[in-house]
Amino acid sequence: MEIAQILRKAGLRATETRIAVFSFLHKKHLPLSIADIAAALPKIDTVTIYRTIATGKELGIIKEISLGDGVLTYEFAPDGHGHHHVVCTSCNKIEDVTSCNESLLARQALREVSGFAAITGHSLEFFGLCKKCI
Amino acid sequence: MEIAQILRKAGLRATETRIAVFSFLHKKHLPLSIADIAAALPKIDTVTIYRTIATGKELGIIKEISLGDGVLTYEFAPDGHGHHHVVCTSCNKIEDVTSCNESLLARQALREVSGFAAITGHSLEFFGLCKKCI
DNA sequence: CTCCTTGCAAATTATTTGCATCAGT
DNA sequence: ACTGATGCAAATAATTTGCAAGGAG
Repeated sequence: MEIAQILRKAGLRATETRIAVFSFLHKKHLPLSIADIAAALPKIDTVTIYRTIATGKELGIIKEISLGDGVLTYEFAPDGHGHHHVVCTSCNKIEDVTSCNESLLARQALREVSGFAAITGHSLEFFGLCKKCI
Repeated sequence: MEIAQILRKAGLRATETRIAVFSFLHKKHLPLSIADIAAALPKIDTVTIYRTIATGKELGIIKEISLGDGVLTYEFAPDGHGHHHVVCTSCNKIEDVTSCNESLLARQALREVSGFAAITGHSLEFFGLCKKCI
């Protein structure tokens, strides 16, 4: 679905700023920090980036991820279907991992816990060493 | 291995403070934020908690995790073998998930990326709704 | 006894809030 | 035209840094 449509469907305005932030993350296809986004979109106030990311999380189109280096990062992930990543623990290089048996993992997890009724999404990140750093 | 031994092996001192922080997280068996830890261990200065967590990350016994609610949390996880969690997106209730085909997942991921030589750990968190919140 | 660790104070950086103005519907 | 969204300024909170004193080896 179009970003603008998602926003309007939720009763929010499809502003230029929101579209810019969300489509930037969509295009980048990587988890980025608030500072990264603010640096890449200097015309948009940092405060607005914070608010826009919060909105995206509430809408369920932005996923918050830790890649282990002390900062929260955000990626565009409509329907909770984010992809996953491999991060080099030495140089921070990132590559995408797309295969991941979503439903199998979710079913397995659901079988193990007693207090949960449904699993709606998950976050899976790998850490390792890239070929240059080994 | 004993926490004290891990520290000494790395050439660091096995101080009362470090043991207290690490064994607290070990006992809790949950990812906790800096603020959580500081509140639970009021005798230890918050600055020291920051430094101790940083040390634990470098030693590879503390894993940094985002549970999606805007704060970084830390769990005790020697050898990168953390367990995983299901988090209720409505009430933040957390349950552990222990089963997870570590080596299979890692092998699958490694097959998909071209630039990586090894995968040393991963982070897997599930999001869903607990029975009370559904 | 030596030198790493800690606590305290202070600096810096990150995040949130209030409000007037701007822009989407 | 109405009302939500944005930018700016300012307040608050989080994190880092410097240094003197304490404690592990």
